[in-house]
Amino acid sequence: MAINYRRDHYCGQIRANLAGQRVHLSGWVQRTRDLGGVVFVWLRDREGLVQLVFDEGTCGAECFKLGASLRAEYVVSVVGEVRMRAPEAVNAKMENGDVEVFVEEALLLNKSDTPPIYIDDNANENENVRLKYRYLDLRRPSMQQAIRTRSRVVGVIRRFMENCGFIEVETPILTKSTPEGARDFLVPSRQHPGAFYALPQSPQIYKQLLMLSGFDRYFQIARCFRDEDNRADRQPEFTQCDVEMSFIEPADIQGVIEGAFAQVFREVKGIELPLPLPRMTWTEAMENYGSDKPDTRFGLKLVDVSAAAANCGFGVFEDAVAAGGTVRGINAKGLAAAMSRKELDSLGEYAKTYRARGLAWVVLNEDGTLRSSFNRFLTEELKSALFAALDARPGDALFFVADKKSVVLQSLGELRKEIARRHNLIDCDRFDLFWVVEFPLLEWDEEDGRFVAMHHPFTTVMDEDRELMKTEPGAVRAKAYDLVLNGIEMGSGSIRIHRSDWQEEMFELIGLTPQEARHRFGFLLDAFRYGTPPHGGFAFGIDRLVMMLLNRDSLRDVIAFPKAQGANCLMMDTPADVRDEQLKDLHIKSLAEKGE
RNA sequence: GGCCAGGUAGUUCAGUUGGUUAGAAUGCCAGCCUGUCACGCUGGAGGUCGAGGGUUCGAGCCCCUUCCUGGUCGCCA
Repeated sequence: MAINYRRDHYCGQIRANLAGQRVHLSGWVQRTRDLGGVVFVWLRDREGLVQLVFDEGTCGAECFKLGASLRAEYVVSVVGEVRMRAPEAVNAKMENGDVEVFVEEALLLNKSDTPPIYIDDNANENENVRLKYRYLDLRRPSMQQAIRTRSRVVGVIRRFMENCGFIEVETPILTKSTPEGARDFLVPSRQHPGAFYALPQSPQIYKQLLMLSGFDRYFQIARCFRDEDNRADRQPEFTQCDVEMSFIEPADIQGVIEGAFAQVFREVKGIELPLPLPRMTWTEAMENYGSDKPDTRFGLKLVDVSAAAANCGFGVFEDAVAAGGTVRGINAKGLAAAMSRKELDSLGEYAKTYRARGLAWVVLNEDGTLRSSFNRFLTEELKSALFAALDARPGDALFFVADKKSVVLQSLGELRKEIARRHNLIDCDRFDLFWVVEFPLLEWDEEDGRFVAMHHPFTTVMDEDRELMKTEPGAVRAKAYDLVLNGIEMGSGSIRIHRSDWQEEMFELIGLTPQEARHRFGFLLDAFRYGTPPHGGFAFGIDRLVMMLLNRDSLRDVIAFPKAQGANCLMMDTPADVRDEQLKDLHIKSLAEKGE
């Protein structure tokens, strides 16, 4: 009698409570153990494994032969009886290792070539092999978990936002290139020779226009694109939850966003976040942690020792202060014994990757003796000043960088993270989620010799700093805020400019000529003239949030079909050539025509 | 664009000072095996040492070029 493949249970659901019942399962063969007279097969589906038993006395000769012929990743459907295993045959390592299914009928649905990777979380294949065979890699339980968690996270967010009265609106993927910010992916137009669409870096302008249109509360699970180099935590296309609200101050949107995060942590991790989340000013973050996205799960705070370093006799320190720079230090408490010469040198090399010219160090051995990279210059006076500033005790190791402020903050900020990683100072079970607020409106671009918008050019200033716009633009703070989780930027937002005169003032400050501004954003400036409400918003990365929730190191682990470092897809081999006719349609000369 | 690490069997890796026929484990194939669970036992097949060039009597190993992968700096409003 032939069976079909329409199962009535998932393999992973087979438990002792089903003992004695007849079940119909369909799935993939995980592993077979052929003992000659009996064949054991692990069958897998998305809910897990179960052991099948092919016994000739139960299933008959033909079915037994089929069982013996099964190989890894064959697709098979079976009908059988769930039975309790004998006590000595229980597999304690298996969630349902106390039961098994005695096969009565079996149907081979499909064979499989020998898979290039073994479907198991303990398997250790190179990532490029995994990415090439992504459809197999996704069969691994941890990948299934990641993709399903992602689906849950998005579901929680959608429900939460809808309950808060937000309206989801889809905005175009084919849009317009923007002059500031990341490089755009461009799409050539067939109907308009020489003109290009751009894929959106974010739906920024659309969502502002939706506020103008009176939707009041908008959100979107939005795909965004940036043509920049990848990192473990950066992909060329990614998904963000994009939000915008009208008639609000920063606290209003922050309240919504942290509510959404709290709901996600509650439902997905069973963790209650303390609301409202802590706030830290941008200045505090930079001064204490050397970063606008500090990891606060450990100490090692930066301390300004410029006062002690000026005129101390150590040229490196003196010169930095004299040149308008700074000297800062961190105290690696209790790590003196761990600081071998090799470790110290390697930390110095690490600091240099962040453009620090060198790393000065003082190690206070437990026995009261000292080791230092600048022993010769370490006068009693300098010593006591530095030790007091850093609260140094025997057993501590002190590190200093002297340079211009931006270099000192970045290199020491990265060094404190590296020391924490190397010496296990990070509590991996902790989720430090908080707001960084009061970002500067502008930052000085050395290369172009002009101010650029730190967040984006639609960001409004803090009311109390508006007067500074004319006199000291570099000191103006914006109504801009980031959400930071364990040292990773989860998202950022701001209150926008809603008056065209303020917007024009902003464009002028960042050196965008009225003509250029009109060319790029003319429609926006026009729109602003028709009654724009005060509004603001936020956007946070879904991929990064899921990565953090699952404690994964790479975005590739939480994206079903990610791109490799070169923004290429190893599975489909994208980007790829197109036919010459396609290029012709798009008014693009083929490489062959150009003689290359 | 820069720096670092890597590329050897389907997979994960080893490969000494440049020296015979490039190895191991696992997987795969065949045979045996009725309670295995990373089953076991016996046997077997499986290699463009990323690619190209050079040095050498001789190159997996040394040199040059190049491609690919990862990490990272720049970059990422």
